[in-house]
Amino acid sequence: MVVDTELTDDEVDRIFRALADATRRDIIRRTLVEETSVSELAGTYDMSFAAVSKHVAVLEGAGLVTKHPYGRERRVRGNPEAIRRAQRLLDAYEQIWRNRIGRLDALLDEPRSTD
Amino acid sequence: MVVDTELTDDEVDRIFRALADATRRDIIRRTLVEETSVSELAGTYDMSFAAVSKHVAVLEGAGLVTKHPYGRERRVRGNPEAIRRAQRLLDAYEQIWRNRIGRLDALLDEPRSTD
DNA sequence: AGTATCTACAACCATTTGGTTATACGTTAC
DNA sequence: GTAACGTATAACCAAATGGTTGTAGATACT
Repeated sequence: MVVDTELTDDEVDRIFRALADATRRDIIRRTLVEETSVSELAGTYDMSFAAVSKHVAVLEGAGLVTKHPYGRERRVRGNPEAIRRAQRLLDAYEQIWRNRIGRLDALLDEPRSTD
Repeated sequence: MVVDTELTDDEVDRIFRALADATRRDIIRRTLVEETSVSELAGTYDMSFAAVSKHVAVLEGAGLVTKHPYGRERRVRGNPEAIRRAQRLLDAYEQIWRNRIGRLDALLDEPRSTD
């Protein structure tokens, strides 16, 4: 079952942009390991709670994390499916490269396993 | 031979940031297929040559493309190695997730192949 | 009820980004 | 030599980003 994640340019923009910040990448790491409240996250970074809250919002907007109310907390959970989606995006470039190699081989009339 | 691409936060920032723009992603695609001069690239986007030149500079700064002088042209070439480096970055998150699963299994005292 | 905690959000600010036009320089063509 | 082409870069501008403080709403604690 190929889900065919047809992502818009805007969605892809958001995913990579969200990944382009060390604090946000750290939040992803931590929340992939275990669900963590926003204030718990904020406690370990050298910036205001509001700043961390914004980072979480950026990650949420990109689908890289989800938030789950738990009492007065909002627990943040890393979304491995979104990570895989990003991986597939990069795989596409890798594939373009491999296809190119295949085409060059064809030009050189030098048959080779194309997998 | 594991090269152990020890990337700094800044370098990782630049890579994902460079990927967070549709025009730049298109330039990567095109230059992975074949080396292309900056003006040739610029000809197909609805923006000035200078804007495209800047996009190429951003990609170059992230290591995603390289430029090669050829007469008065600068030919842009996609760098598949940098793409793979980005893939490895995402793989690391995937791995964190998989490790988590392993740990949960351990908690549940439900042994399973840990690869 | 009253207080402390967790969160969201607005307003603000400095810096960066993504675009523009204009200028300058090296290379090719005539 | 001069004109045309390919490129880089500076100066400029609007919008987005990443931070701040302050305010206010829910929820939990006593």
